[in-house]
Amino acid sequence: MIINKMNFFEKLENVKKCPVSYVLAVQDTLNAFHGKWKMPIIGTLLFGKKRFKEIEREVRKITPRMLSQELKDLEVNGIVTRTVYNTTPVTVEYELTPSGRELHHVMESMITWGLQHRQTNIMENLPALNMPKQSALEI
Amino acid sequence: MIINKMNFFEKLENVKKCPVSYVLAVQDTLNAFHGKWKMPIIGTLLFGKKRFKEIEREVRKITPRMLSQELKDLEVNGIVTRTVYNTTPVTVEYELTPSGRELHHVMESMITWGLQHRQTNIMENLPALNMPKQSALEI
DNA sequence: TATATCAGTATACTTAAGTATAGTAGTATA
DNA sequence: TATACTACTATACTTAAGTATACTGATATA
Repeated sequence: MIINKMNFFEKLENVKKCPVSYVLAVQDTLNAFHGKWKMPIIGTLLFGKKRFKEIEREVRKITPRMLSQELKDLEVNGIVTRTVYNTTPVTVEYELTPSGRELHHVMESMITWGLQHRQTNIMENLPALNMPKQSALEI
Repeated sequence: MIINKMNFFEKLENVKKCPVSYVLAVQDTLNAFHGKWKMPIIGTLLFGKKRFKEIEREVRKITPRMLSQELKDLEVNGIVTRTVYNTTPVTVEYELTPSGRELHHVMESMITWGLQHRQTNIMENLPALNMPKQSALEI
């Protein structure tokens, strides 16, 4: 029980001391949004609450089955909320919880890294390989 | 071609403007380290270069097959380097590339979020559920 | 009347990811 | 001589993740 009284900063410091617990912490977080679609879904929702079909249009190539399943998972994990309005036809809005919104730090660090990594790869490896690397992002 | 001359900050700003390209950027990054094991492997390597067996011991439950496969993927993607020393028996060292080391921002934001999220979940949901949530991290 | 929209679900399927178990060669130690 | 270490690989398998396609019922629009 004393162990539960450790505050956030103490826990963070502890985790950073040892590779084994660091890895466990990463795995723990990963459980909440692993797979191909959860991060992209959270990504769009960072722009504001959205309806099912809106998400389906913005997260390209996702099937309604996957979207439905992933939104349920995210709801159970306290990352999104689902609100039904009895309009005709029904409107269902998905929104990030406060905790979900905090994921913008993770997303932005991922995007920043991705762009940087691509840029150095293009500089260093591509002239040799003589072909473009595949990327979902064509900018 | 002009489009390739956009610098990093311009690209980042562009991506942040639109949900669709934001999502594509997230997916692009995700391609480099999706799955169950890549992030944990990168996690241990953030503590310094390591040999195969060391990683195997620190990333618990990973099989040599997965470790071998994931290390190859990470090498191909320019995230780790592999160096063989002809000692007896051979020593093989895996080390993060400069780009790989930059992933510490992603890792730390993930860990920070994970600990925070768990803490609020324990506070808000657990008294109702009356059972502990599962976690790889037992601190 | 025909088609479209909403928010999904149902069923069947494929592919990818991960596991289990055993084994390799070349030492080195007990 | 038997066992252990290194850094893996091979084979076979299971499970999870994701896809494809069609469909629902109520309402709105062309």
